[in-house]
Amino acid sequence: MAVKYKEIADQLELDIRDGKFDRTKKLPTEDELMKTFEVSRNTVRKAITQLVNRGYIYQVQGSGMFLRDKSVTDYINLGSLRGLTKDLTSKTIETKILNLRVIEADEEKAARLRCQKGSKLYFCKRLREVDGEPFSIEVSYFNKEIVPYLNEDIARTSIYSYLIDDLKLQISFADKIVNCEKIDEDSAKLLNVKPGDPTLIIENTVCLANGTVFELSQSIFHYQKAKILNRINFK
Amino acid sequence: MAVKYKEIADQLELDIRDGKFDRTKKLPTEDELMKTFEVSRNTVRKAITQLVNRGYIYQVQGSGMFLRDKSVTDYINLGSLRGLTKDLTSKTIETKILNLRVIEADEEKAARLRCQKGSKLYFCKRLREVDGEPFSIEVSYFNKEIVPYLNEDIARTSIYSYLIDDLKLQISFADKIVNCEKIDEDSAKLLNVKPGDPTLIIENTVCLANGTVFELSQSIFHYQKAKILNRINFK
DNA sequence: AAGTGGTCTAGACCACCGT
DNA sequence: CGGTGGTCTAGACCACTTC
Repeated sequence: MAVKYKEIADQLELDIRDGKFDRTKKLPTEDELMKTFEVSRNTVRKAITQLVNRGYIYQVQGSGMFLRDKSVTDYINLGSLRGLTKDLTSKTIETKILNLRVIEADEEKAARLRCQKGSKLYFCKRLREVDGEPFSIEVSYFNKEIVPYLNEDIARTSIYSYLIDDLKLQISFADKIVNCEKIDEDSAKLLNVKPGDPTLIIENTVCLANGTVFELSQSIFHYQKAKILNRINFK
Repeated sequence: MAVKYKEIADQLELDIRDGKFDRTKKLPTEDELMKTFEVSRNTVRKAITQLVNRGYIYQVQGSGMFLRDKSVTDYINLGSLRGLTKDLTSKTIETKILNLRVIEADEEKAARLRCQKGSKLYFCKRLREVDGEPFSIEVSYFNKEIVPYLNEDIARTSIYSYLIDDLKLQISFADKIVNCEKIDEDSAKLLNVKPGDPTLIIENTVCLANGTVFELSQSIFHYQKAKILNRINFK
């Protein structure tokens, strides 16, 4: 990491998740944190801002920094990219690869991925099962220029861990579009619902730190099993 | 406003929306902004952070600050509290009050609003129409301790403008839960869809700067007309 | 009045991008 | 290499809460 404010934020996140501040529902003051971590006030405040943005705490001028109510687990977190494995911690998750191959970008994909028509893309279709029952179908397209290699092993465990930890990609921002439709026949079969039942859909366009689009994805969720949580801050 | 970094952020937001940087898709450098606004670098950077969080720009170290692709209009913005009127700018929006009265909190509402059972609440049920067609049903509960007065006029135009501009409430953070269900018969009639059709649902718990919960709401959307957009950043 | 967070400044040095 | 953003420090003053 090597960046102080992130290290401090990560440490405090662990402490919060450990319940270290549950008794008081309050964090140490900025002054105390400055002493504990031996950094300047600005650095403490930058760390704190991370925790606010991650949805853990809120600040009250003149009073202190307080824990937000714990979010119920088992919600899909729209504000993170950590994936199902990290969101649904109390569940067992299995992934089945339905399809994984290299394709060429058609006009529509090329436009959305901002690459040339005919560029090589990884196409990956997966079925995610939670506690042994079908939960979602995820279809992803990766620009092969940026993700030069992918295999079933990686796709079965965690593509994102591979991208971040192994390929060292710096994921920076994303557009997520959520809506809801009647499910088609094929997807219904896979998710074990009736054709025409509702389905929750998230479309995702993900960019690297330099602004390049590197992934498009569409996730189709079982409407009775999936709930999305989004924690937001204004200021 | 009286706060420099917010004023700068607001000014730059206007400039961006005006297309002032469309030619280059790039913002002035931090140095230039420091000179333009006559503030320190930290203040410029704080303003910039606002624009990043609002989803307008991304920063590339060593290179500059760039515009993100314009988000399609007519999406519901999950990351703002500005309400339909501000999200669907190209549409005409009408609001019909289905019900507005003071009720007493039952056990469940009291728990969720963190108030006493029996506390007075404003209950408000509205039908929102976009371009003359039913779009959503919004049911809200406001703690009357915090929102002491509400009438049909206010509920028909914008409750949030009233809360922020008139009551000077400082809204600080919110939990939003999104899911999708089969619509019930009553709602189906109002939204002009068939019972059992899909419907997109957002449940919202909104808190003030001091941490108090002051609103619960549930919005039920027409599944073919509503799309939610969420722009997120990692760093 | 004391405690605590919010804003702002000035300056230093580092890391990355492009030429 | 120069230009540009990223991190960090030290210190001042303000605004709000709590007692």
